Amino acid sequence: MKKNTNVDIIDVAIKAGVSPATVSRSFNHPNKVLKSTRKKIEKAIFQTGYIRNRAAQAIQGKRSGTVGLIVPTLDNAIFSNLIQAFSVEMRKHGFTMLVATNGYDLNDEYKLLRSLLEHRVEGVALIGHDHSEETYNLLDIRNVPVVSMWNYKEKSKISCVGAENKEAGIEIAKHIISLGHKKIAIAFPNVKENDRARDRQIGVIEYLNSKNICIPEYWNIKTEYSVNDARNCAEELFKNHPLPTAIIAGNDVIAKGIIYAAQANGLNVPGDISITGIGDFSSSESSFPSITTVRMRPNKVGVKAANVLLERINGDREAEPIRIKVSVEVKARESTKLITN
Amino acid sequence: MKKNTNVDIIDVAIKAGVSPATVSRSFNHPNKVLKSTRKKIEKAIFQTGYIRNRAAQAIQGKRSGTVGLIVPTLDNAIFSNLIQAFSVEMRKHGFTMLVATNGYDLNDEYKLLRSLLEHRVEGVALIGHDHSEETYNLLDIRNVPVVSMWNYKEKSKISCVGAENKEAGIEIAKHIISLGHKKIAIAFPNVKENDRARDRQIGVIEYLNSKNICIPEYWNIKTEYSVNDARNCAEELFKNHPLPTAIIAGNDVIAKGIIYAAQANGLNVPGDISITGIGDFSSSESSFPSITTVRMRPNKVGVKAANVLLERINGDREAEPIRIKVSVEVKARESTKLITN
DNA sequence: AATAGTTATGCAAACGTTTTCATTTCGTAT
DNA sequence: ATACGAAATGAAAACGTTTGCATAACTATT
Repeated sequence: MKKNTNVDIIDVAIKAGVSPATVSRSFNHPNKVLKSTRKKIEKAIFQTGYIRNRAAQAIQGKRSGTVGLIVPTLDNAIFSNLIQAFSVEMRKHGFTMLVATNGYDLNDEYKLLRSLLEHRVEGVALIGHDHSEETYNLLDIRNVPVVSMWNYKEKSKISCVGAENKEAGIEIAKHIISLGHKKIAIAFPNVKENDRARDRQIGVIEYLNSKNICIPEYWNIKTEYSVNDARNCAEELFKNHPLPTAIIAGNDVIAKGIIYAAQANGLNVPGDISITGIGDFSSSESSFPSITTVRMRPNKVGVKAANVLLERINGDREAEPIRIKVSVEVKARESTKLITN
Repeated sequence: MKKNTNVDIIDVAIKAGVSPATVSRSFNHPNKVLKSTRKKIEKAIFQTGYIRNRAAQAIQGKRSGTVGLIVPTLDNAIFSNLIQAFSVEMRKHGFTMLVATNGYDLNDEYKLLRSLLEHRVEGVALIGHDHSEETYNLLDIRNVPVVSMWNYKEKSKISCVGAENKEAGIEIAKHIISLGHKKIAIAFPNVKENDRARDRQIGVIEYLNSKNICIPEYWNIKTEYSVNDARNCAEELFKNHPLPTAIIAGNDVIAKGIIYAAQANGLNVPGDISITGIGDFSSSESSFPSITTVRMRPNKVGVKAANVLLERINGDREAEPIRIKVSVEVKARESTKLITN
């Protein structure tokens, strides 16, 4: 019943019999205040129900205690591991995360960035390297600590932590070749607005070409980023075109759709056809059959990205971008097998 | 190269040839300032690269432009749809979302709530109704607009939007009964710390009992909330106990694990055994076989919860809790079939 | 043309902290 | 006991806005 919305640092100071300055110090430089004084203050805080006002702290131009995260979407399993890891790590260091979703719209991303900056976030994390010129500009002008998560890029303008998607493509192609496959199809989403998919595809194609394998147009499946669309596109291939012995999908979601399509068409995976994904989402290991894929270690990326961001926040803001490559690993599972004939 | 971290409202005012008060008003009460003046101000904002400081705004005790969301975990597909819908709706109304994860730890939740309140969020959204006494207390004392998402509860202390889990349990049990099943097993996670699972289970059991069906202990599978554990637990049942004709799982994740177990044991789903989930996660529709489940309409819940919260933020804070029940619907898919013998 | 009523703007006092600088208190070496 | 440096505390100015009140500039009314 007692509504205490307005107790401030002065009330606490009075109750504790000290000055507001001392109360403030007990929060921000606890070692600068006598232990016995601290005890009195803590008691006063408890008695008054005081909750400090970060806005008033942030206004000093110092710490706001927040970092911003802009992510294409939340309702997609893809980024969930990454975000979770990043979030937990940031909180460990006392930061709260402001999250905004841009729905893969780069214009929107710029607006969201502005909004985050209004809240004076101390740093910003983005996904990938496809950002508008305006976005990069604003980050530069305001000199905001920033990190790009998900994929590594040698010449990135900003710090980044992630796997090299081209490497992922090469590794999975290498794996398929090592299993003896020659009749290989690929299935990728639209790679125009998506640098991750693009690099993976480049890795796959370059490696296959280096082994003198070309992909005919009817084995180049173009699908949306959804299980259902992948399923439909793959069924179309199964019904109207020669059968490859392996299909390399741009990610696990698409791989899953293709597996469903194969099963629905009476094809055994991997008996009749091998199928691979990239990304290793949590469901891929427990699928039936489990999916051979390339692991991107999202947890590692999330944690490392958090630490890179922390370093920029606490350290030298003029320094060169930090770029950390997180290696990928092929997880061979049940959805692929050696060609025997 | 020009680093303009420090341009403030006064710089803008000078550039525009007006007073800071007018600039402020042009943000917060645009209709109170002459259109021609507004134009001048907008130009000055653009030229100086000004970004307003929300902290300085929030310190007035007025709007902070943020709402808090505390969610058990992000890397679980379950809440993703819900959060996404909530987030998008809040942003439409100009709010940015502060997100924190509690890892299902109610103690942690209290600390996170305090942290969000330090940032003076204007409202808070929580998941479910299992919260500590301290949490409820704090919400009450500080008189924070709050909404609980995910499940409906008739006598909830706080406003809530969601499906009634008991109803979900009843509906799926009704469905299984209507298909003629009598030998029925259930598979639920630990329901102690999880009111959602508990209510679903109660619904299932009460309905089955009302039809004179009892669940023997060996058909009462207790599993963790994971595909793999569910798979293991189900395999244990298949190997050591009589086979039921149907298994009602507490959620789709568990159902999926059970389906894998059945397939691995040579059982046809639904030919030999019908399996149901609850929750309808995005992957359930495109599974093979697709999973019969109960739809909780997370998008609807997210949007409605956002609106309830907005109403509390803008309206009467002393009013009675608003409670909105979002109906559930059984989605009959491939994983269940009529008993014929 | 004078007056009342609007409307647009400016002035200056908040808002709740943090921090610099000055002061007091304390412990210790003489 | 005295003086000195270190440690703890306090006083007050600053941070960047918003807003109530006062004023100035219009409009409309007579």
